[in-house]
Amino acid sequence: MIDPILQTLEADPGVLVCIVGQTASGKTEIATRVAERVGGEIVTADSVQIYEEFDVGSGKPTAEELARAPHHLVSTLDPMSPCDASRFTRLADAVIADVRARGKIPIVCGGTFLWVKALVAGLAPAPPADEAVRARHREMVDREGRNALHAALAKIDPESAARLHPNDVVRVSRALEVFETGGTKMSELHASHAFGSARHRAKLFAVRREPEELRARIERRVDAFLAAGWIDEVRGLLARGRADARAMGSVGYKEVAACVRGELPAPELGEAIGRATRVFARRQKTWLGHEPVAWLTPEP
RNA sequence: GCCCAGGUAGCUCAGUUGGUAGAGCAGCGGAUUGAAAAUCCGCGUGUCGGCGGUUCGAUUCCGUCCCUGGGCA
Repeated sequence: MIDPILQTLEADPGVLVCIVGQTASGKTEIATRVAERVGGEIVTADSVQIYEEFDVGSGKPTAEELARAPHHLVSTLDPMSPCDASRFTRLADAVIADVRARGKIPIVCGGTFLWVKALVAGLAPAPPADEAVRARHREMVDREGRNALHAALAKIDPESAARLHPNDVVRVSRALEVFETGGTKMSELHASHAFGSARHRAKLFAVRREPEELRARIERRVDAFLAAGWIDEVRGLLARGRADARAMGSVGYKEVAACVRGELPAPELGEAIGRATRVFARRQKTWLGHEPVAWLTPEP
């Protein structure tokens, strides 16, 4: 099943192989197998695994998988030092260059598709995130409502405002931020970029799972994480002041944290995590649906 | 056996002073350019428990039966 990947690398070892797929689809196992065969090293594109301390619930590679192949960008950042797509591309570029310099083959693997896309095709040349600006926007939303923020955007960049729904505070705020900190309109930047810059010669492979099978795999995964001490992990994270860590808002961690705080009854926790994970998997499926990927169909 | 409260979407429930019904959650589809495991948008026909009766018309009123929960025996 990994043959298409091996053939690709055989034909051209300079191609950056990226293995993507829905959560619980078995990406890590596949990437590890490829790495074993070609002498590769894995570059993980995962917005939760990249942090220290978020171990159990993020599905980090097991000790066995780590022994079979090196995994980079897992547990590399302090949880209170948030990473975004831009920072990830810089970190990943450095790792990829290092792996190649040592004569090994880098294999990108992960479920954070925006990060993979940013790595491969680049982001628009826009100014970086500015937490102070974002805080001001959030304050405005609290005081005057979401429509007020959207109206502010409409004044300076009507095109972006027309494209974005007023309720989508995250994107409306980002578009405003781009103009306020850099003086250019988000719509202009997008028009000039369009994910066209091809930073790496890359080929994407996606793991395909049947819906019923994925559902079962998710259920098993959630049970396994809970049995492995997920709740205790979150209790410890909260005790150490990680409540506002970016990763604490991720699928599952959000639910476990609510349970620890007593806002979610313990007997309902597993089902709540499973539900949230399935919803997430559906969003990933939508994303994969229109990316140019080669499908890998694992034998069950 | 008697009394009371219920039986409406997969679940929890609202509602119709009689004109065949709608929220939340779940589910499904979509968007996605430095928050992305984030954020956001769209999609609701279901014997309104069964059978009769009254009525132009019943999910709504009446009768009866069944089921569930609680109480009294």
